[in-house]
Formats: sequence, structure tokens, C-alpha cells
Amino acid sequence: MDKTHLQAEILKVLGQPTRLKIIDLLHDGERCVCEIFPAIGEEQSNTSRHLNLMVSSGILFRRKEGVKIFYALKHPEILEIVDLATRVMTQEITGRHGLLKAA
Amino acid sequence: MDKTHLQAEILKVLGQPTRLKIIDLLHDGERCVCEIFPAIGEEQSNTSRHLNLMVSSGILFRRKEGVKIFYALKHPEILEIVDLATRVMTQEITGRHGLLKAA
DNA sequence: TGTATATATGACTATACAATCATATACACA
DNA sequence: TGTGTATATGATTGTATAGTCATATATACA
Repeated sequence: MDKTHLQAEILKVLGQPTRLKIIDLLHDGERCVCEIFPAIGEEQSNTSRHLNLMVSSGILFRRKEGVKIFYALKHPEILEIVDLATRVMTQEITGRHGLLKAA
Repeated sequence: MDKTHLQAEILKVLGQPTRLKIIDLLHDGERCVCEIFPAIGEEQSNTSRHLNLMVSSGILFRRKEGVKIFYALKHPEILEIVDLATRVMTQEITGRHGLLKAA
């Protein structure tokens, strides 16, 4: 596995709306699945799949407490990445309304 | 289009090995397609598709000069994002060799 | 033990994506 | 105008992914 494949593995996880909603929700601490899926408006099964994927790819912690399973962000860098992407996104959106870009 | 869809649009572009190779190559300035595809070891047609995708998603500039077309990074944030992803990746790889993580 | 709650997973479908080959387009210049 | 170089694109293929439904598993607790 070369370097770019490993980098892509991390970034690919972040390039999906449902997972970005989860990351946003976990911004201020751990949450169980039962809190997450209603908050993001997705099915329990789909939410569970995304959470498992994020654990496998190493960006989330999983903690078990009785029947509930809590998930939390593992790397503060993930939030930084999302913030930077938001900044790029914002620049692009406003830029498209500004002066024409040369092709 | 909601916020997470737009963020995902940017991040999805970065979550692909071939495109990460291109970004890495454009780190220190613009390059034409004829320089890019041999450098990254991809077919000309495939490279062209990725470059076009990156322009459409707003992360690359395109500049025409005679027959050649030069591409360059548009947002310094993109390099920051890749760096952060690399840091997460590195932590994950070294972490997997360290003490066992609780499931 | 039976029931309710929380989470994960198998099977499936629809869609998106990357890569390839062949070919088209655009420009430069003799 | 004809030839060579640079880039883009149509058509196709294989594979990955997200989402859904139904169901399985696990824990708690009466």
C-alpha cells in the first residue's frame, strides 16, 4: 500500500455527507448510536454501518456501556480538515458569484 | 444542496490516490498535462479526466499556453488538508503497532 | 425465562467511480 | 495545407459504495 492510498483512505471517509454529519455531531463529545441516528435523520442500520466504517478507518473510538455503544472522534485533526474544507467551499461559492474566472 | 454535501464535494476529490499524486506534484507550482501524467505514471486520458474533475470541483486553476494546458493548485488549504490527513495516517499506522486498542 | 431496548449484519439494489481504448479536437509550424 | 504534438472525450467495463429491509445478536431487567 503506497502513501497516497493510505492518505486517500482517510480522506475518502470524510468525503461523504452522512459521515460529515456524524463528525459534526461528535464535535463536542461522545454520543451513542441511539442519539446519533435521530440527530442526523438517517436509519439506524445505515448509521451503524457508517460508524463501523469510521472505526475501521481509524477516525473514531468505540466505547461500550451496557447495551449502548458510544462513539467519539479520535483525532482533533479531523475537525481541522473539515474546517479547512469548509473554508475552501465558502471561497468557491462566493468566488462563483464574483468576477468571471478565466477558463 | 446542504452544507455537508458541499463539504463532501471538496473532500471526495481529495480521497483518491491518483488525484493525491497530482496534488503532490503541483505542490511547487503549475505543470502541464504532458509533465503530469508521466510523473505520476498514469495514462494521459485518465490524468486528463482527473484534472478536469479537479477544475470542476474548484480546487485547480487551468491556464492555456499554445497547445499546452497548465494546471495549478488554487487553494493553499488543500495542501494543509493533505498534511493533516498524513499526520492522522501516520498516527494510525504507528498506533496499530503499539498497544492493543479496546474494541 | 421472557420481553424490551440497542446495535450490528446479511442480502439486495441502484448508483457512482476509476480506468482503458480508440478517437476527436486544437494548436503550431513547415 | 499537411503533419506532429498536446489534450479531451465517447463508449465501455469492472468494482466500490450508500442505502434499505428484514433479521440477528447482545444486554438489561422484570
